[in-house]
Amino acid sequence: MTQEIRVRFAPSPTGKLHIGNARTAILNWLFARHSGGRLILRIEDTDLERSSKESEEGIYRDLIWLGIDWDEGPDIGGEFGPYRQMERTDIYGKYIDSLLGKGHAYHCFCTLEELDEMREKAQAAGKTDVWYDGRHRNLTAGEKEAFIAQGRKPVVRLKYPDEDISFHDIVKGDLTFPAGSTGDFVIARSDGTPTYNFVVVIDDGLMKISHVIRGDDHLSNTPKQIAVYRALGWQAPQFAHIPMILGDDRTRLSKRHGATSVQGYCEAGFLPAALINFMSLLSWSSPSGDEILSLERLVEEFDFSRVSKSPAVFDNEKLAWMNGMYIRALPLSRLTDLCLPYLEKAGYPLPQRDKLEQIVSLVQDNLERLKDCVEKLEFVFADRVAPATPDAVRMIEKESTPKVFWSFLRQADKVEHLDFAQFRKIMKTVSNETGVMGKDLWMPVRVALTGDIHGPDLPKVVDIFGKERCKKRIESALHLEK
RNA sequence: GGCCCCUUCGUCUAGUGGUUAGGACUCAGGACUUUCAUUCCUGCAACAGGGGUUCGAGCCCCCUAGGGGUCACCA
Repeated sequence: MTQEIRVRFAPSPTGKLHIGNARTAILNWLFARHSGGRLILRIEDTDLERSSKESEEGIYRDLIWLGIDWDEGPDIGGEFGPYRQMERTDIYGKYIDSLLGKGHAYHCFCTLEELDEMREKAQAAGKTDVWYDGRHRNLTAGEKEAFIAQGRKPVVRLKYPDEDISFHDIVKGDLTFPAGSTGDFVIARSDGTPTYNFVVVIDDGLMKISHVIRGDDHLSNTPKQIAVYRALGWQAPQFAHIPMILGDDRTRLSKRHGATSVQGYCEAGFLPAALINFMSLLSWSSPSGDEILSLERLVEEFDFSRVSKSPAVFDNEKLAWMNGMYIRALPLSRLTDLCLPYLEKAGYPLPQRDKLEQIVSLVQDNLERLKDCVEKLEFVFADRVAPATPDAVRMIEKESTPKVFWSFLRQADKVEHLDFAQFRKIMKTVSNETGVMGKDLWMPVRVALTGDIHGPDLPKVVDIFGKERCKKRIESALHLEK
């Protein structure tokens, strides 16, 4: 019997989509697409305080940007909706009542103060795991009424079984959580709203999720959820707990580690394909050993048997390298499209399209992030440039530099257009005329034209600038010299 | 602290009892080039420690250490 493969990504709309969550989404997506299953997007918005519509929309936007699509979700509906938890409250209520009726759950009237006291007492006694003593497990009708009369509002607790709970995790293997390490936990708050460990089971169960793929920070929640499945009489899905992504300091990646939102990476000019490629290589590897992998290959090759059990540090340097590889592989027109918004935002006066593409081509093999094009191309759009570094100043101040410049200007005047080929010819003539060659010849010209001793191929730059602009910059450099 | 998970170069990883422990990023050096970058080549660099099992352990078992996670009327 082959069960339909259904996986889900279930973020809370409480902020920007985090890179760690995105990784979970990616693995779910890869698994779904690889196995011909379906990906369900579910919005876990039961935290009224922190949830927002903007966050929800941001999640859609970021997933779409990454290239992750889903088959069922709040925005597109589906057979097992609704897909927003706040729209499912009556469903949860029904199952709470059912569990209560069957005696798998019970009302607990303890106050927060009583709970604190209980916790302290347990701790003092050296009992640091289960502290709730189950005192309201078997209340009589009379006792209940007395509490209600006091105005106390009960929570609902699940009767956690007094037995080991074992399950097989697809990535971690066989796991056992010993009896006594978990107590009766709350499945519905005193205001009647259900808690996470309960709704996640109801939703996954009702939505017929076959594989729960999530971060291994959920590992210790799993026995609680299995207890709910059992109380309900439902079969639990398969679990695949993927290792966390860590920051440089080897703690779980979070806001503390800088820009960790998908949006942040988007804005910095990382390409979605590079990001997906890089993140799928965190705790997974291709059997081929290759690292630059297209989306198609990723989908084709992804398999949990090659997912490692240990956490991975997010290496921004390697991501940058990989992004550079993707940028270099882009057709020039596409790269130009992608750089355009950054250049516009910088306020640069942009030329015609073909010219712009030529300009972008100057830095194609030099970019790690799209946003870097702003800085690297500044000299092209600036009115004038000045030597940017001490080394650059030194080249301009070389004794031989003025005669190189003067010679260059004379030669430039002899030609109609200063293009790639003409420039090379002129430089040769300048060299012959002045006796200056090599770095002493090229560097001053480079600095005069671009302001720096490093940069794109000079003939290409000259080709873009044209004769008048080159002359102007050389002349300006001469003034600056004396 | 209890419980759970994890442990191969600085980082990401390959490896499933016999390998000079391989690749990638970073770094260093070299080639190409008028510079930088790209590209190519070379190099540095790892099996956490200790016990077993075995003719033989990175791979199997145990212990220790270290790291991470989780213990809410958050998700």
